[in-house]
Amino acid sequence: MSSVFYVTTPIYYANAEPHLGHTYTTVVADMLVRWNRMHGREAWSVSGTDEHGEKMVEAAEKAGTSPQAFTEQISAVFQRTWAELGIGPSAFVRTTNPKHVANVTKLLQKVWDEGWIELREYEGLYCVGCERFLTERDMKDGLCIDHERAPERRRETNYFFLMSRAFGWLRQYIEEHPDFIRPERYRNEALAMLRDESGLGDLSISRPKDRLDWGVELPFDRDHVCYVWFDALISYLTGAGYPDDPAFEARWAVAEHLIAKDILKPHAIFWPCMLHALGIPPYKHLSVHGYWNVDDRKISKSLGNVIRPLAMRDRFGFDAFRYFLLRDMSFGVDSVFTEDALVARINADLANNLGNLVSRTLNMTGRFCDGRVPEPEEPGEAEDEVRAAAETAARAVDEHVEKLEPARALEAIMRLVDATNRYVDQREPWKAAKDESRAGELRTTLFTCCQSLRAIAVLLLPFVPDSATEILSRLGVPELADEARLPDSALGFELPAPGTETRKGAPLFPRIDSSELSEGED
RNA sequence: GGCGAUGUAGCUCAGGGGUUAGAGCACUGGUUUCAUAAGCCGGGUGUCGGUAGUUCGAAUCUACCCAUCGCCA
Repeated sequence: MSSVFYVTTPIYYANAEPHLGHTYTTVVADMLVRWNRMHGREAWSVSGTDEHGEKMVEAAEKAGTSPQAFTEQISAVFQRTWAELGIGPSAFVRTTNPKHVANVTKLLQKVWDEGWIELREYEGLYCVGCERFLTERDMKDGLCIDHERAPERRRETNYFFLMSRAFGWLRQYIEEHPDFIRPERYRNEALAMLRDESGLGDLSISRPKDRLDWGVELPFDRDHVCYVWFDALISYLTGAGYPDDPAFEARWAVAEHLIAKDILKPHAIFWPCMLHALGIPPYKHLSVHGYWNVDDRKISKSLGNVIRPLAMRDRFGFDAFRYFLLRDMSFGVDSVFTEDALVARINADLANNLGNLVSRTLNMTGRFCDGRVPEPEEPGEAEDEVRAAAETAARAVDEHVEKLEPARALEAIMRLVDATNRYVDQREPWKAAKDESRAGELRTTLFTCCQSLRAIAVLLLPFVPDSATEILSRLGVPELADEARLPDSALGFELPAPGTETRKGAPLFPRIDSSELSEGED
């Protein structure tokens, strides 16, 4: 397997502040980066903001400011948010960034030179109110839905990227690479888009400047700017270091794009066709997740039910929040976000099972063994079982992350937590502590608990990094937070070594009383 | 209108031609006290969306229908 890993989130459209959907994708990317680093790979991640286009001009106007000032501000909010949550990408690409604009200009020229772009007259129904051409969906009874006025027939010249030429190639590529687009449902959708009868044709990639001047100027026609996807998608190249970073090629060869299902078409169709035209190999994977629905409706700002990541962190702690996101969404399928589900998940998994295991283990180590990891005797059957459970969990985590099933990976870790809790009950160390003749057994039990807890913390590092780091620190092996490797550091019950000083600490994940919560609101 | 996905316990979901259909949560009985009123042991529940068919046998395959969602028109 490659020693390099490269993952991207979408280049988020900078017309509103980060919400739940952005946060989810960014958290998954962060989890993958951490997991890959724990496999000894050099991991690189890219996120960014898409700042051009008509809608941005509109949003800026509404906010009473210029597109430059508006996008600058929103982009800064995105960057600050990820930084504050500790999930910042290795590189953050703004589509207005000069280096990126240079890449777009150069690549547009290249595609033009090689005959993939053509000037066409476009005729359609134009709404003066919307300042754009309408599609059937925008109209009702021949009138613009928003402005209730009849659109006028207008002609305009647009440059078209002749992507339909590459459809045959792309169809074959998708068929020959079953995990190019995953999960399978989205691969099927992409193939459906490529069927002749779908009517998908070439892509308009420009707007005349007299209608829109907020964009990258076409190098071969100064009167037009590049429109939407073309310049945004190239961010994935810019972010990976294109063209002059020596690491670019190695990164690009393993590029993993994470997106939500709403932008499947640009990523599954436009982007591979663009890369094909540029003579750049396709990305490795496109991984598509579903929507988080809030109150059974798609999250959107206009609905006013926006979940803000920083607010969630303040109320529940960011690790608890990201645990919920990773645990409760089956990657690829829509999920429902409710506060009840969040609280239930935190209490059941993190407080009652994991947090309580941490408390009882470290408390008993403190009370019965002077706060040091005890010297064990020969392991018996019960100890072997715990150890086997850790091995099973370690293997399952890798398998599931590899297949991009974080929920199952976490499920596997919780099974190890359960097994360890059962082991404690079975061995009854609190009784052994009162019986001099069982001193050896007591030491073995608490040693084993500490070992298992270390394995659990190591496995949790990519998912809940701060909490896992805290557990390792309390176990007296803080260095593992940076040095741990998967799966090895979760195996071989040898750390923390006997004699290592442990620290009990406060409850890791306090139980949340949901009745108090609802009172505290509004 | 076309294509596709989904529909399994109160909730979230797993499974997938073959004995009495699974997990977690929630609920509940017991137990324990090391622990965050946590843990552990036990318990009930389902016409597996509907109808028809293929089959010795279907929740699992096929057709149609219904509902929800997505893409396309």
